[in-house]
Amino acid sequence: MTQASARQRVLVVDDDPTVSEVVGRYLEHAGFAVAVVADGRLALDRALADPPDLVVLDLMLPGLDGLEVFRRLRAQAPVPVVMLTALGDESDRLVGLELGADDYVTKPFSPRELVLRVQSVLRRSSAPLAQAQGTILRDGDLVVDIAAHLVLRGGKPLALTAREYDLLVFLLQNPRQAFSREQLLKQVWGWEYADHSTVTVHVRRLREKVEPDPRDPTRVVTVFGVGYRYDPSPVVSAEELV
Amino acid sequence: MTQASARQRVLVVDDDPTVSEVVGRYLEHAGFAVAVVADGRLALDRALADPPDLVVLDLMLPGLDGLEVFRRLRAQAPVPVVMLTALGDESDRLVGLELGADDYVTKPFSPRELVLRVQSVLRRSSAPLAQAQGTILRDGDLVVDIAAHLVLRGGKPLALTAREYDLLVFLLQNPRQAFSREQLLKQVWGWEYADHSTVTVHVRRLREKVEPDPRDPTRVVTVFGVGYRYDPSPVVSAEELV
DNA sequence: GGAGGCGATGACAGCCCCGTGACGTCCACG
DNA sequence: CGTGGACGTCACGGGGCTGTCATCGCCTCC
Repeated sequence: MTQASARQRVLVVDDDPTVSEVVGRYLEHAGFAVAVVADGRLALDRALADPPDLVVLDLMLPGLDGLEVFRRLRAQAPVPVVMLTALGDESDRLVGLELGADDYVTKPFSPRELVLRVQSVLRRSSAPLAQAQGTILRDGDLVVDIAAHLVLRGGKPLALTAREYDLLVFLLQNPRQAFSREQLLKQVWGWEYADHSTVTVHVRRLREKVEPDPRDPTRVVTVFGVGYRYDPSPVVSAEELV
Repeated sequence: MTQASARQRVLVVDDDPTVSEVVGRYLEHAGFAVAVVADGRLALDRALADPPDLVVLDLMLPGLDGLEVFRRLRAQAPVPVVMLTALGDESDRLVGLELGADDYVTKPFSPRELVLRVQSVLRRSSAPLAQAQGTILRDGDLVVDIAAHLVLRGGKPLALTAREYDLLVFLLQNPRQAFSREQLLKQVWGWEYADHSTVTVHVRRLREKVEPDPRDPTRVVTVFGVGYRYDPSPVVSAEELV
């Protein structure tokens, strides 16, 4: 467990050799690189010298108390921890949860289940990015998260109304295309016939929130005599801007 | 699969030999006793003659329709069923879940994932005691222990009602996603059509218990004209707060 | 350069949507 | 049989959203 490798590394902290041996075997069989230590002091040293991807920590430990080990582990690094607790000991469990344990297994437990939980926690904690499953639209400093129904500009959330949001999304999804007001009314509003000025006004309000300079729009551009078009920011190097 | 044994027995129903062979191998490797049949008629006969602990059922079957097989299986005995469905075919999946399938996997799927689901379903249905372990959801000072059906905030247990709990768990499991009231009614309440205000009111009550300042919600955020969204506390460094 | 037309702007009224308080019912428990 | 909590529903009120219009400015074409 000294070198970075494709395999994820798990540190098992338990003073009972029977437990740690079985657990270690199962984890290795599941493809993990496993290290085992028998008390809290060693666990801290080991974790500091060679940080694992996850720690399986028995709360009942000789010497240093398990919760204390847990606290210090977390003080060193935000490593995911799966706790092993006695069935009855609810207080420890609560304290552990509060301190930030990622999961727990009560004794007696099936090694297979422990492996499942370890995998599950690693999956959860290693892929917070994959959570952003929804489609993301992007243009310059503009970011639209469809699933979240959220618009960011320069990292800050933008307060768009429902209509403004719909309009922006439609335009972003169809960049570099000019649309007449009729088309926009039909596509965004779902209306067949209506007052064109509705579109005009909403475009204005959208510009005020989306354009660097609303009076000289670079994103939502008017095509005189026709309608509007979304122009994505050109990908330019700095000198081209001069 | 004729005698009761320590190993749990799984019946795989799929007409594609490639699929059933791979699935069978993985399940056996995971310690299950596996039987494979290729069509629905045989599946029913087999299940009746020698009831398995769980059935893996492909919904796309020659001869008897998969859903029909499912219905008759359940008519015979309350055996847990994990469905295999085509990715696009949401209608079948919904019907299956509606009828009481315990889990589903969409094609293409990884055999390992299927094994995990099979194990998970069996654990759920066969070992209510082992449920004393739990997946933990977390956001800031909020901690939800699914197995314990327990919610902590700042270390103190929170008195949520059943609906409030369901709502919170659903939102926590789907953070950063905006849901309409219809969607929430369907997902959390299991209703098809109902009064939207039901959602509104429950959101309010949940906020009163979960939000630091219920009148300025930061967790359960309303998306005007759309619905609600759960925003996890941002993980920020100090300087970003300025 | 001037006239006509189109788009931008500011303002406003109606309305929709959300939050809130309150009430009736159902169910569990004493 | 009475009590209390949970749940769904409703009426009310306020604030924001939305569509419309009049006016002004600017683009286009002659």
